[in-house]
Amino acid sequence: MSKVARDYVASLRKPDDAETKYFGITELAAACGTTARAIRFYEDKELLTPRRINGGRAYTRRDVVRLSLIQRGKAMGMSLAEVKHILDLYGERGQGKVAQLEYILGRIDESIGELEARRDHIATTLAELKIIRNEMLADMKRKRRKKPAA
Amino acid sequence: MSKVARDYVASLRKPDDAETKYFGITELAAACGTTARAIRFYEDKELLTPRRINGGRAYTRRDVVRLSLIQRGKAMGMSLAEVKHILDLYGERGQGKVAQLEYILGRIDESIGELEARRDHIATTLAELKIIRNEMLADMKRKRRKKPAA
DNA sequence: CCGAATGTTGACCTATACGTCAACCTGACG
DNA sequence: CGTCAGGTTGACGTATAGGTCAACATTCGG
Repeated sequence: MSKVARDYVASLRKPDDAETKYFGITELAAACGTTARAIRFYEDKELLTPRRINGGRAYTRRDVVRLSLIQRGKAMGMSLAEVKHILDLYGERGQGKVAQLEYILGRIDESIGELEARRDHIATTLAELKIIRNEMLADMKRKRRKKPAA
Repeated sequence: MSKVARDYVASLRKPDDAETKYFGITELAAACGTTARAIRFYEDKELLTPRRINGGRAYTRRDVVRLSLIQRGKAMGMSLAEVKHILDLYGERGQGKVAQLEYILGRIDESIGELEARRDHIATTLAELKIIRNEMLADMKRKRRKKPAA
């Protein structure tokens, strides 16, 4: 498992205590290379749910990794709704009854299926582009042989 | 190379002749499982440029595969602008001077890089989800052993 | 106590990717 | 000749993913 996801899953097991360091929205934005506006937007869509201290949002390391997972999802071409799905899958595990676990398992299998389809599409297109690339390289060699100083 | 892309690249070599069968926007939409509105929208964004017959749009097999490529791009999480990029790469090859070929080659390499990054993100997330899946299956087995009739 | 920093909500603006609807044209059929 | 399927453009509406700006609260340093 990647560091970010491992950290996140681990952080779910230990609740926040007095030792927990909280930080503001600007710091979180800087840490993850995004903007405060985007972070508030994600909260609006329930992808992040920080505590409130004096009316201000208070984030922890948990939120850093969660936000990183959001960004990875976006890099995969997922919508925020899809990312929320995946995050819920990370979060809900471990504490359910068997029926709940079976439901979540079904959703995980769905997500896996969709991601595999997406991955296969990408693999196909990548292979095609690489073939085109090689054909072009061959063309260029041929042309350069024909008129080397043109 | 996939059938759809192979067909498209092949179709680029032979121009439309009198034998070419044209068909309307509704047929194209049905053939590709999309809507006429979407197809007109793609034309607006210059992803499709059908001939006009009596004011109406006339499509060929070339457009069918091109539209299929558009849909595959979307399934990969690409924007229409990105898809247009890829389609241009399919289309522009073979007829350029060396300098043009080098430019196009650069763009192909960019696209390949982006797609590889996206593929790697997906691979990582897939691996994580599969681990979670297996942990959950193990949990469920354990719970069922503890209270089999609950 | 004042101001700068940091934060808040709310409202409005933007681009993308279409759906929906209106009003119109146009060729084929009876 | 009417009309009906099939097509056209244009205008407006919708959801997503934010950016931008205004107006206001809070807290810290001097």
